[in-house]
Amino acid sequence: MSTKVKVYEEVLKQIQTLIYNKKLSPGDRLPSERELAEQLNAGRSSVREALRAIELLGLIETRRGEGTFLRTYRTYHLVELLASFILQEPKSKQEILLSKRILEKEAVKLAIQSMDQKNIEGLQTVLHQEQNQQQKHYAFFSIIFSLADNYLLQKIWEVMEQFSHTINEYDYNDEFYHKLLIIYKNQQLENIEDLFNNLSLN
Amino acid sequence: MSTKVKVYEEVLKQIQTLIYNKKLSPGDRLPSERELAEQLNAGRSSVREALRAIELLGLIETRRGEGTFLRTYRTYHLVELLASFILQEPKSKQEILLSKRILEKEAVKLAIQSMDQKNIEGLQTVLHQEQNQQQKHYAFFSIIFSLADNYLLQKIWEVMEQFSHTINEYDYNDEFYHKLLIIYKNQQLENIEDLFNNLSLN
DNA sequence: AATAGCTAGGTGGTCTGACCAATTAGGAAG
DNA sequence: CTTCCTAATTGGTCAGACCACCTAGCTATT
Repeated sequence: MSTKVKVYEEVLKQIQTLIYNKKLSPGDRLPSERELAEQLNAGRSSVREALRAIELLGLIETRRGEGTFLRTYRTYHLVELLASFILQEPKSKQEILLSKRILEKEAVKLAIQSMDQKNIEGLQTVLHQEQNQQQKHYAFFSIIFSLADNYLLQKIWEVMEQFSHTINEYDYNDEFYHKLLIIYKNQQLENIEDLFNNLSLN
Repeated sequence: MSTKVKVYEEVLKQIQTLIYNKKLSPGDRLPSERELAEQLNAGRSSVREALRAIELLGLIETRRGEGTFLRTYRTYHLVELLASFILQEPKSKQEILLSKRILEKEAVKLAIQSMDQKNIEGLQTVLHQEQNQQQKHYAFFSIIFSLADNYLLQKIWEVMEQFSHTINEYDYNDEFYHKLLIIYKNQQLENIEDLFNNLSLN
């Protein structure tokens, strides 16, 4: 009949509801550890255990001397955490490349609505800058993902992009980027699928 | 020149390398908190903060009186916890649902080659079983992802699927599954895009 | 009066010691 | 040999003590 639930888990919940009830937003400050301990009838160490756990997930940020703050939800720290975990498991290089390509394709589609003349020029600028292919590709699609306005997809893509650097296979050529720009200029949504399907899978 | 790095973060790394060096497998026992504290020249509270964080990630399990044990990785805890924080932003809900749908769509495409009569029957069986919509959807697409033969995409999708459970919006209907089966029967790859595009985004 | 500098209080970071609760192993009693 | 109990070990929790750091506000100097 004793409390099977650990204190730090209970504190975890309390902090959640506290955030919800007080409608705290990213950037707002939480009560100090000592205050929380007193309010929740718990020891400071238990409160800290809960806070450290939340911190590791990237949901809060602590600044010595100042306090504990809610973080921007945008960080999506979890995505990187989970993604790197998933990607470490044995898998084929082809899976990563294929998955990455799928995300890029869909981002291209999502971005087409926001793609005006100005943005297209931005893409062209990136292509003309003197960099290696990897940097160019990353910069190019970073713009596209921003316009696609889906931060989650972008984060997943970034992790894949990083992993793909360790793979020595590059299958995009200048023609690909060129064709893509034409598609954007003419707003030919229906041609995107083919563009990506015609990429060779080495 | 002081140690900017927090002790518990350092302990975290040490424990990870310890697991790696000693090749500990799920089920194996870690040194006791007091032992770790002594070995790593840290206080027991710092060790505990690290352990609690790892525990929240679902990597270890602690049993009072026995010890701390490695366990097979599960994301459930994590997802539930993160959901309550992240999903407060309406935008992120839509991002997750949209991202999930993209993965499902591409999995459907990838699976079409391996989709024979037998597999189609398997899908039908799932649909006819008495379960709630969530379970049905998960089982249905689990089959598809297996046939798509991309472990990476499947893992990412599973996480998103878990997240979506915490969102009270369901936008697939029986007609969707039915149409999908017809597409598979007739191997109409070209109709998949439209099928998904016609799903309403509530 | 304006500014530079210092001080006190609050905050997170860490350690130590104490005690409780659960489990286990080993010895004592039958 | 079996049963039971005790002691040791381990995680769970708390309290208190410092330290490092930041900030606001006061003080003293210009």
